Amino acid sequence: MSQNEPKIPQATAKRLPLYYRFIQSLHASGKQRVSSAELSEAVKVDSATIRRDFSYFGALGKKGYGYNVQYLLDFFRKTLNQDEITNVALVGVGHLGTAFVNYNFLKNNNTHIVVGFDADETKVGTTMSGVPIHHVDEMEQIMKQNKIDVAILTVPSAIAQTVADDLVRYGVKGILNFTPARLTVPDMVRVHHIDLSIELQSLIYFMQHYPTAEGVHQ
Amino acid sequence: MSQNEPKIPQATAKRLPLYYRFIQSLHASGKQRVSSAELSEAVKVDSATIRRDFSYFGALGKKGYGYNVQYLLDFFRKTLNQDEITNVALVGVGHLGTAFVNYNFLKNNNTHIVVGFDADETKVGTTMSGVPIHHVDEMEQIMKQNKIDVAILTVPSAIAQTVADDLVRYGVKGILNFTPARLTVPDMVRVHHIDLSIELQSLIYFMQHYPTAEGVHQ
DNA sequence: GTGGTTATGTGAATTCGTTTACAATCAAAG
DNA sequence: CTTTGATTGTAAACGAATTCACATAACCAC
Repeated sequence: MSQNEPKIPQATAKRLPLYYRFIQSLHASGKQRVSSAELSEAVKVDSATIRRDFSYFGALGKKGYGYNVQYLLDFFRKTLNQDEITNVALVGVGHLGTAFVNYNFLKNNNTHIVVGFDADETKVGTTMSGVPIHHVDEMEQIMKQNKIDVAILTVPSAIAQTVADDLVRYGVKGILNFTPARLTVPDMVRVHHIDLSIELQSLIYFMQHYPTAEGVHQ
Repeated sequence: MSQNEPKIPQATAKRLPLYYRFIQSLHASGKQRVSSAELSEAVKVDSATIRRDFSYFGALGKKGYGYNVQYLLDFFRKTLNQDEITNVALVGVGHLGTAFVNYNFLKNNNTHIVVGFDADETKVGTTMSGVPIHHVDEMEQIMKQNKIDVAILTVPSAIAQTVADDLVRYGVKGILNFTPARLTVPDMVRVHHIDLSIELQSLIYFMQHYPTAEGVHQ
């Protein structure tokens, strides 16, 4: 896939979905144009940072005018590949996993949880919010057959590495890891960690040590 | 609270809970000493970064030897305030909120969800995993009475800002925000965003544009 | 048209974070 | 006690990200 664009800084890349979402809502509300200052107010990112981010993609705006909402929307949809739907597997249908299949935030985007896996026989064979739950033993076959290359990992941390190894073997290229385990994977595989208890602890640390806050983290 | 320590870089501060958790497990397994290289392997952070991180707190190790596990453990417990328990409120007991009260990752640490709030009358009055669910109308009284200053926000994004305003009024100083809303709060209040659909989208973007990965994100 | 106003795009400065590389130091072994 | 080997702590180099600040260009009102 599109590999010949100039490399975008990672910090910028992480903000793109944020921009995209707000531009969608601008568009829905019928707004025609928007300035970096308005965007900044809404997404809480410095306006110069927004202009710089956009500038990596060329001149998206017009001086003295701002950005055309429709144009931005089209541009970001293309850039974020919003026309193709990305199928995602959910591995581990515990409390957290259950929340994800039920939660509709995944339907807003181009991502869709199409299958869940669990070892618990009472869950296997059921569907949750229309998502069929299969036994982990069927993972290889189903993942390969459907060419699923993104997985959300919400299994007990003790087996996280083993399951991740399996996923990699079945062709997964991206893992959103909610377990505390720090996974070891080949370079070709991208892992993003979301470690909820660390987020909470770190919030508390910052509260206690940086009383007048500023910035930090999406 | 401790305000006179040298300021720790934010990137370092975010890694502290990660270090702490691994040191706990080292201690539990009876290990006496550990080197920055071993830590590096386990938490997937460059060993020089670990040494630098530790060095902000003074000389915690010994040259040619490494770090004493017990000493590190005591040090981090103190630094991360693990002796006091921090009470946390959960606002919004939907799918995601439910996962959090049930999930035990909060019991590992010094943090404890002590109360949930929701507007849904069928939930109000129940307890989930021992956590009582109250009506949002009681929020002011309960938050103030128990001096709760951290909240996990898992409400519909349309009302997120309003609820956040309430929380701030009731004395909350830290919010872990799982809604897509970018909250506006006074400087004194710290907000960390965890935006699940953005994390997923951004993972996919990275997969498509940075095939041989490297680094990024906790 | 013309002039005034606005807001972009970006070079330069700055800040923040990571990594290299090594002198200093300690433990352990003989 | 001395030597060897290991590992820290940090200065300096590097790299990434943010922010400043302003020349430039486009819009808009008249």
